[in-house]
Amino acid sequence: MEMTAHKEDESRRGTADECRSIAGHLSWIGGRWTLPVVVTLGDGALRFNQLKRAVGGVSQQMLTRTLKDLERDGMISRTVHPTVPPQVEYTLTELGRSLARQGIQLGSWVLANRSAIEEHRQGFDAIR
Amino acid sequence: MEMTAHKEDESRRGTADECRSIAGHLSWIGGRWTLPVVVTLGDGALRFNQLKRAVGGVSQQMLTRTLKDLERDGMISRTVHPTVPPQVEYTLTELGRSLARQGIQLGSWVLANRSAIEEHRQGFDAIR
DNA sequence: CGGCATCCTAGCCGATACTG
DNA sequence: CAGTATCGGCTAGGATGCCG
Repeated sequence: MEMTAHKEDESRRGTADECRSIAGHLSWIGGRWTLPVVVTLGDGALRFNQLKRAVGGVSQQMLTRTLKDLERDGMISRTVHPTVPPQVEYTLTELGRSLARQGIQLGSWVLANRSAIEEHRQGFDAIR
Repeated sequence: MEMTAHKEDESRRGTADECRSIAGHLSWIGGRWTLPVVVTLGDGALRFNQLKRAVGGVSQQMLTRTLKDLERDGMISRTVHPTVPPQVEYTLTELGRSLARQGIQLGSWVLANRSAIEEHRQGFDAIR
């Protein structure tokens, strides 16, 4: 496949090839609450409503979904304490902690550059 | 607001606070083609259709949109060569290059961990 | 308290056709 | 070649209500 290759296109792949194939997983990370939740849990275990308050702005529905997906992917572990009232604790797994590190890094980048982005955006909108 | 604070919740913020506020920008990065395009351009300038082929699987509509957004945010610069037929070259700005580096890093992480994720996912699905 | 089920909306994203 | 315009599907995400 793709043997029709114009050399000018073919000769310049590299990192692109890798990143293209993982686009699916990337959009997963881009989920509205995935990184906020993971990073929040990076500070330590939390119960459901604690987590909800700590993240801020998330509906309980979305928090439930996000947590379930994260558990499914092995990022967090869920511990039920059979007390009254019931308590459920969420903790990051080792895999989750490594994701949290990535999230913080990405967050730092956005934080460092968002003013620049905002500027460009306004300059662009002014013209258009 | 929020002066009702239970101390157990309040005392454990840190990195979370930062990341919460940038959730919006994060979902922007999570756009289906944002990172693939940026990373692809990381290897050098490309014209529209070259870029389309290099990224692979992107419709020209989505490429146009993604490029416009990226230009708006100051990640790429657009150069029109008034030739026949017209040629338009896209290049990363300095800001864009720094984003590309982030993208590659994130991509590497996914690449390194996706097998682990897949495993957990199957184990989880088996039980449920 | 924690969490599912249901309904609903906004926007992302894609395929197609048309313009300069 | 490099777009714009239009249509429509899909689904992420939010509001609400009920259950254990």
